[in-house]
Amino acid sequence: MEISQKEAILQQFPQFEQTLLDEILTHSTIKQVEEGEEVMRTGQYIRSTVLLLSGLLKVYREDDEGNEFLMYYLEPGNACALSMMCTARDEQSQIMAKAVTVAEVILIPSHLSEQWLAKYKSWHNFVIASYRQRFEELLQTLDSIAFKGLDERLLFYLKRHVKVSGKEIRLSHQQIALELNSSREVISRLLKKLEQSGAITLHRNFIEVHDLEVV
Amino acid sequence: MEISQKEAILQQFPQFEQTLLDEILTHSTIKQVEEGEEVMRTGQYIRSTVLLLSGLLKVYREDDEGNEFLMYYLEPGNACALSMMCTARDEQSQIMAKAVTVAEVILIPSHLSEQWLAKYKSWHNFVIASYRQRFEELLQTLDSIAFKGLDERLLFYLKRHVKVSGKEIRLSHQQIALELNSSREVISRLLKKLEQSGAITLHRNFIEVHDLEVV
DNA sequence: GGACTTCAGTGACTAGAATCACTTAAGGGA
DNA sequence: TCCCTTAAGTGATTCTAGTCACTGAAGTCC
Repeated sequence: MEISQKEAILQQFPQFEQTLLDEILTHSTIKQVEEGEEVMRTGQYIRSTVLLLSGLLKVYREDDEGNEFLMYYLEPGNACALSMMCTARDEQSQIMAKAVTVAEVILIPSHLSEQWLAKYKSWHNFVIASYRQRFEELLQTLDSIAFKGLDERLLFYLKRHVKVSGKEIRLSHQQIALELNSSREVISRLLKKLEQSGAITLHRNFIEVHDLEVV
Repeated sequence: MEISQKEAILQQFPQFEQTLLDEILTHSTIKQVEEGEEVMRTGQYIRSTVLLLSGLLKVYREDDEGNEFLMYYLEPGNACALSMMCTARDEQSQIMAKAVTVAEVILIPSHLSEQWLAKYKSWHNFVIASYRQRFEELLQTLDSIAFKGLDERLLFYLKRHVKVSGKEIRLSHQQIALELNSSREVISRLLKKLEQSGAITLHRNFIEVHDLEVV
């Protein structure tokens, strides 16, 4: 593994102890993922723990009819909690992780990440912390679906998107509709309302966010 | 702590190693909880990890307007994952745990359960396994809310209820509506349909389940 | 600079679910 | 037994969101 990669890992995961870093460097592989490429999918066995080094992943649920909805985003320094917790799943609904932008992921063989839990305190803490974070995020998503109307959910979605990738949202209405498990027309109408309120400006294939808090 | 309690713990948590059991016995307290009593609530600091020894708890989310919905049930041998993962939360929505029947819970001081993670392999495994289970259950709940109509959600709810507490569901339509974050009238109508299909029989304050699979 | 493709806007209609305003039924206590 | 409370049933209405069937607009590729 190259020096530059070691530095990249060190930068994203500064909390890992030196010996753990060495193990990661020797035993794991780094994979380049293209935009839109699938990183993970439950149902098939997952043999690796996935850490994100650069780029952005989205983790979402997909049911048997092709409906989907966004669970949360993963940013560099995060781990895909699912890759650590999911055993083989044969349910109808799947959890998928897909690259939103080009990304680099570290793949750690499952049996090692399992061992490391006992061996490295920093790894152990990292895993526990990851679970907690994901659980919290999932709860927020659940919240917005359970208690809120689509208008508020859209707002929540846009805010989250701004947080991970800035004020220029390069998505079509269709894509947003898909991630919210809604339909294009409805999303278009709601976006239009937001534009009228001055919170955003609509363009073809991208949305310019001004201020989502005022709405 | 009495002998009978030790046996009860041993029975519900046979996977714990002897020395861990001793620590639990000496350092934790067992609390009797009445039906309907609140066991836990986020937002306030949680100082203890909660293990369920007997009875049934329901864990649910409650928003600022008093709407709620069921996340999952906890049965003896389970731990409340939240009590292990939630830091102080000051959000508008809360997670609550409430006793469905009289119950006994083991309260373990947080600093100890934290220590034990490193000290006892069986504890560590138990915690990780609990996280996984709860995450999975939460996903199922999320699924049913995101992709399914109220009719299917009701069915899912009833099935889950049957699994944890048998074929005589002693709940009013009102209570069910609350846990599904719906309204009584709607639930009544849906239940009526289920009755007409022969899956259940309705009585005052309880539902007799025959077969939910045929629907 | 047309022709084509993809994205976005819009009106009409439908469906599921919530709400309102009641009525009816069941059980419990005096 | 009658009264009272609480649970359940029901029709009418409203609202939100999804669907259908288009039209219009913006890019893109010869």
